[in-house]
Amino acid sequence: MSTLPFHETLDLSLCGQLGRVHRACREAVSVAVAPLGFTQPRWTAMMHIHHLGEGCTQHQVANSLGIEMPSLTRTLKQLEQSDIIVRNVDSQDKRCRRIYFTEQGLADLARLKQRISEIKELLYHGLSDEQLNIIAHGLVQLEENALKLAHKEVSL
Amino acid sequence: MSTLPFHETLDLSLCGQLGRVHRACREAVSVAVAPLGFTQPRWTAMMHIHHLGEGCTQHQVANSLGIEMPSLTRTLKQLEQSDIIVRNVDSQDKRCRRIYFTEQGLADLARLKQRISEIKELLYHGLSDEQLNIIAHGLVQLEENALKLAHKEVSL
DNA sequence: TTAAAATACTTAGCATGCTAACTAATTTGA
DNA sequence: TCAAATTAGTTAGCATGCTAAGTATTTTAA
Repeated sequence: MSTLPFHETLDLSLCGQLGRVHRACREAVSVAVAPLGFTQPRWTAMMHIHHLGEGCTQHQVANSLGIEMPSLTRTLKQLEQSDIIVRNVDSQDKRCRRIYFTEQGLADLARLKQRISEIKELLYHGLSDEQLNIIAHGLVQLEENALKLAHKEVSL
Repeated sequence: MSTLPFHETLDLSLCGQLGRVHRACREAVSVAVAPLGFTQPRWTAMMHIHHLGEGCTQHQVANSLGIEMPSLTRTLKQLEQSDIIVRNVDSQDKRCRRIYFTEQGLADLARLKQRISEIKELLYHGLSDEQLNIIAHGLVQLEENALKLAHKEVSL
């Protein structure tokens, strides 16, 4: 990495910098959970399904992840093929598919949560809670500004 | 956006959050420079070539951008086809191709720089220099941690 | 009440990152 | 000095985001 530190290239490459950090973090977690057979889109989907609670709809998961439906469809299909989740058509509203973990999926989820809590320590090493908080809020602000600029209004 | 703010989902979705902000920023800048006909990989490449100075090699640009050569090759080919740059084989070392802007490219670059300085204001609106600095350093730290975790050593 | 709009999801295909494996040119070192 | 290693760049093809456009179902409203 001969790249300049962020603050010196802020003008030049904010987009690229964010992309780099994103790819690095994704790669780090992917390596950590690879023994369990999960890629980043899969494990994040699993965590968000867990967070929303079983029986959530695909739409809810996409919203929670902040990605579009077609991106999610692909990932959920893979999770279903791997026997991690099932997607049952809702009997009330036949447009919706409600998501549940399989027995296998629940076991994998437990191991996943364990693994993630371990690497979180390492990923945030050297960053204080206060720093993390400032970064958190800063990124939210940045995202809002960007969405406004792109003429995509922010509800909320 | 019904997604939760960053600090509430830190445990869950750091990777996804960074990806979201990255995509939002990219989209914002892309919209802003679209009238000039540039996509994010193209305009960032142009800015880094400018920063490194004409006559730089592709390798240098890839390093500066923090992306791999094949990703850059595609983008530079597009810029060459659009008559923005030329890539001349170095007479000393025939493996290298040295990059120069065309007359057209220099004109586009000038307009690009103008446009970017305008939207930078809007993108960073509401963020103090100190906040930006903390974010900058935090992201560098995060990237280092992540690269270490992924067993890719940081040569700095 | 039923035609139009909205909603949940899918499919197809693009954009831009990546790795693996290749060519060609240069450098190294036995 | 010349075979092996390194370096710059390319090509092919994967991963994961996206939009556009389609289907099926539900809701709305004239």
